[in-house]
Amino acid sequence: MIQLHHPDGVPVARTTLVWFRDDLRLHDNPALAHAVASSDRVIPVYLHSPAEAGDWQAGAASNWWLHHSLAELAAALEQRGSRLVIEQGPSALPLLQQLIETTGAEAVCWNRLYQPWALARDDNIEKSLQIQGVSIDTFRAGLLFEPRAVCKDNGEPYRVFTAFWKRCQSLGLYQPASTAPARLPGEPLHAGCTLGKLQLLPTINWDRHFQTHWQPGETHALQRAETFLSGDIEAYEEARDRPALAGTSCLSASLHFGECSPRSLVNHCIERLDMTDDEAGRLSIRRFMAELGWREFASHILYNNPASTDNSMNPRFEHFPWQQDTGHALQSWQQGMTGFPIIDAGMRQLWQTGWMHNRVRMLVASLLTKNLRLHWLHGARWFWDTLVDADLASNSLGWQWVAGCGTDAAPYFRIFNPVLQGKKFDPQGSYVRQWVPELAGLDPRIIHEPWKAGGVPDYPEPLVSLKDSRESALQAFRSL
DNA sequence: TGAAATGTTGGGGCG
DNA sequence: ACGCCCCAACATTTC
Repeated sequence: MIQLHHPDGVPVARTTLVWFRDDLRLHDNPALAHAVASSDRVIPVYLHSPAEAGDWQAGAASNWWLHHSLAELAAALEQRGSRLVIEQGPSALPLLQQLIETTGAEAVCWNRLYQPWALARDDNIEKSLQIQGVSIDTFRAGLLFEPRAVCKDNGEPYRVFTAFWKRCQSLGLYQPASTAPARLPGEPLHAGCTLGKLQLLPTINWDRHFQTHWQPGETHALQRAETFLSGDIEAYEEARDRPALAGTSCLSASLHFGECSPRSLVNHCIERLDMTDDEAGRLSIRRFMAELGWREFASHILYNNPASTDNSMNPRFEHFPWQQDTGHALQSWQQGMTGFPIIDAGMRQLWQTGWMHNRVRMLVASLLTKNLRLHWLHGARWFWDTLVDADLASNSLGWQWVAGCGTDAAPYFRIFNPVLQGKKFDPQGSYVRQWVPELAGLDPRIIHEPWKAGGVPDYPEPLVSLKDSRESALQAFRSL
């Protein structure tokens, strides 16, 4: 084989494999851009080896999204004269080695992942391939900053969000983003299996409502981002806590799968900030940027505390008297039959659409971990399987935050009252009405406490007394 | 990115 | 006119 050489004698990689993972986009994809710029032939691949994630394999809802996102990525690559090669197996390394052998690829590049299992795996793959003489280049696409790159002056990782985000801002949020390549060079490789073979779609007809609420894929992610960033974002501060409104960006799943780039989003925000005089609008834009900051913070925390997916970060919680018998209470919570309207609305929205409004996520998590006093892992596991945007870092942080056992967490005495929260953030009861049809006929003044209406057919009485369960939770927390 | 208990104030009814 | 009670409305504290 002919080797091209730089003047300085370094061989030029002629065939490069671009390994797609949680970066299912063509724009601002540095691994892809690098491959296109440095190779004569670029072969995009997706390797399905779910077992490598161990206890935290992607759940069913997440896989639904992945299926459709991959389909769209494959179509977009076809339009650029290429073809996505899909392979599956118990682990990624042999699949890569096989592809390297078939194609004679001299280089592999990818965008980095940061979950503990992925860090270990990718490190091993990089070393193994380098020993074989394959050139490896990795890039940052999923985060604004490397989780290890943000630290205090003394080198310690952050534990408090506000300080962390302040540091991020001082490091510079605006970072150049690249556009999608017009064409991938070289002949497409006709190998691998079909998307259908991965069996990512549920076997039961559970996802039928998903497609009426979501359109996975880069195209729609960019449209959604554009719609949000050029319009509604200025109302974000007011609207984001109202579950009945479309006040949030709804970009969480797209961000998780990398259909849109946090760099592009934050750059748009900064540009929009420069054009906005209205103080409320500016506050809204900053608030949205801070939400992207929480996403960074979650990865930072997980990177520095790899056990936090399964263990409470605060060691005192090892002795917390969680309710052991989960049976009826957990099931009622999962099914949206707790008797608390806004809780049940959220849990049913989750089941039917694979997504739940963030304010309501906090409420259902507070009810589960405090009023029902069930271990936060029960909730984290359920969310993991049912959320289309399930993300290991954000999920672990969120649950530990609500349960009060994480860093910078809500204090133990902060227990949400679903009735008051309902009245405050869903004053008309529209959200409840949409997801809990049994309650649709109730007056807004009592829709958040239907027991005051003398009960509603087919709708359960409250699972617990808010007053008593609150007292009992405070008692348990004080015991720590 | 709370809620409930407790404390304070001030207006109105009433003896 | 005055003191007293009641109780919103709001502020502070405690969990």
